[in-house]
Amino acid sequence: MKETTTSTRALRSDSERTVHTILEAAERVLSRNPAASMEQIAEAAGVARTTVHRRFASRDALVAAMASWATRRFAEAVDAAHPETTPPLVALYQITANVLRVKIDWSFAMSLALTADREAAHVHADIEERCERLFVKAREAGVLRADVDPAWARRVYYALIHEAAQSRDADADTLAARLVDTLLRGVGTGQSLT
Amino acid sequence: MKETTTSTRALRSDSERTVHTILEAAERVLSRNPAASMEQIAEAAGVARTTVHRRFASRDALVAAMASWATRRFAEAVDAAHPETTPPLVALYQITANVLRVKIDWSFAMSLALTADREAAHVHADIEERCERLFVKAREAGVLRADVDPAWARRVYYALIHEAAQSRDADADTLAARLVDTLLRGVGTGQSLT
DNA sequence: GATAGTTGCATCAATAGAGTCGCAAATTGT
DNA sequence: ACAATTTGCGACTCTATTGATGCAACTATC
Repeated sequence: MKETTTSTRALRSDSERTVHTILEAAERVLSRNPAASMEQIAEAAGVARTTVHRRFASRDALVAAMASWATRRFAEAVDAAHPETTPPLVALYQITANVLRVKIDWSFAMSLALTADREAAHVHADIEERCERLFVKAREAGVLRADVDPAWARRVYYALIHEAAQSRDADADTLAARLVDTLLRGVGTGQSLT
Repeated sequence: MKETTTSTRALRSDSERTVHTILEAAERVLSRNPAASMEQIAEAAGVARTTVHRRFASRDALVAAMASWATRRFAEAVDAAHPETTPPLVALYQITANVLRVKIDWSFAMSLALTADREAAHVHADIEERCERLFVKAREAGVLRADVDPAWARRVYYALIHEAAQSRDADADTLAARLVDTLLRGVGTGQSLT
């Protein structure tokens, strides 16, 4: 399966570049209109529709490839923060910044997690679990309030990630700092309803 | 245009009931799969596909009707809280609870705001503006932190509304209480990164 | 029971999109 | 310059979906 000559390697590298161009175009088009046609995706990628069909056997295959690609980047983003060994607050910040970097460019593809195949679903479940462990650690370290439902806290965190990824009014680090600050302290002055 | 006999009134009332049944079914089906066919919607509504086409000239017309319906309910939910005259914190809680009640049942239809017609877009812009005024009032009253970007605060609020509407693990009032508490105080113990 | 309105069903045409194929032209490495 | 590969283009089939229509059956009201 591996290339044996430099020629083959160069050509394969070109192919992969085309594939990546199509994936990026698909992300751009489908994030605006999930029902867009292959024609529109091909046009955005600057290639003919037939070329897209040559690279991806079907529409589903293309979408699956997007999910797979985004999932890989997602897992890398979490791994890079070493959430198991880093202090919880630092890990939270690092993960946030890294994930935002991915999600800003692959928003649609990342929303495919639920629809994705067994492979990708497993990776997502794994990440979910690591996030859960991180939140438990943070709670035990006194970073998170003990009177807040952990599941809700994580949901809030995901919602803020999603929101921050939409508002591209700053770089990932700035967004992450603001996000974590909001997550932990809220936007109020400390008064409570209850 | 108005009915003149009791007979006509009764029949029209039946028609409107059918229309409403279809709208509800469309919400249920399209929230799971935005690309669902008219056939699937009709089946979910328990009517023939032709009946749906009799009530709504086209697919777009059906979707527009959903957007219009949800927009009306949305506006009512905000109005009922009297955000202009009620103290900010109370208004915030009331609006949250009312909007959640609508959004839990009309999640898909409410996401159509951006795609909707001029009419609906105007109503949404109006609500947006009233929300902005409410947040300004809340800030001036010392409820909201002055060092937080107001636009970001509102975005966070919308994100939490969206998230809370997805998690149907409690009634609207409970969700609203938790949401506002999280919005104002966050999920942390008060430590800051900076 | 007569009537007006609504619905279900079968069927039709029109359309858009997915997927396939062959061939000429362009690209790229050697 | 040559060979391998990829691409664009045009044409094609096939299928799903939309939207329209005529007719018989049903329902509620009078």
